[in-house]
Amino acid sequence: MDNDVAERVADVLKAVAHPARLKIIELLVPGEMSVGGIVEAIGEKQSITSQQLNMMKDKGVLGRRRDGAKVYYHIENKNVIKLLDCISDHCEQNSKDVK
Amino acid sequence: MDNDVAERVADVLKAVAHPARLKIIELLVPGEMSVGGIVEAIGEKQSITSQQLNMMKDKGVLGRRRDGAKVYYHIENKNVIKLLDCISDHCEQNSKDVK
DNA sequence: TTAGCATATTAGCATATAGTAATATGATGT
DNA sequence: ACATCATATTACTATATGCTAATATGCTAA
Repeated sequence: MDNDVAERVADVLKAVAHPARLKIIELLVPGEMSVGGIVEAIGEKQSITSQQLNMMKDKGVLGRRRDGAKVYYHIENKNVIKLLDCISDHCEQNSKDVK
Repeated sequence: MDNDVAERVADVLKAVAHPARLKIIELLVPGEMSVGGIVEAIGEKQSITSQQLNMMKDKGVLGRRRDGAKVYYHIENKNVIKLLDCISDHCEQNSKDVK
């Protein structure tokens, strides 16, 4: 793995490596969702959720679409879905021996 | 995904989300390696490499074994290997359209 | 026990990230 | 044009992270 690749990969991983952001991604796997819907679903403040959505959009993880007053976010980088699958497997395997 | 799980997963991802640490993990996929070997292979300073190895050990990603004066690190959480596979696929797919 | 190699730890600084509260922008309906 | 809802942005604080340089520890061989 050369330097450039390592940095890009690390960037995507950093974009995802946060509890609330993981939940957001999980929410969006089935399809797009409005900011309001996301805020309600994960129970975080509007402001911080918006910041995180924007951050993930900047890093290419999410995309968005405006429809009237609402803005809908979706997963743009489909690889994070695969990543989430790996992680879910991990959790199932390890759900017993959590420290 | 409940809160506890999200936090543990985010923790593992954060442990991995760094260029040098990704390279270290890649190095260790075939098997264990001494600190000196790792330092030489990734071309980082001894001190920082040691810090990162310890950090990943603390988070359960790596394990270590002392043999005489040398210390050998290996991948303890095998799921990061799967994770790395996902990421590699990602890179192959996207190697053309990097911004 | 001393020298020297291998690794770990510490203190300190610079920068990044997470979060809060307040405010701004943008769209809709009246 | 105005009120209101939906979302974004900003300024700010607190904490975490990444790194450096220096020093400490652990092991081995003489």
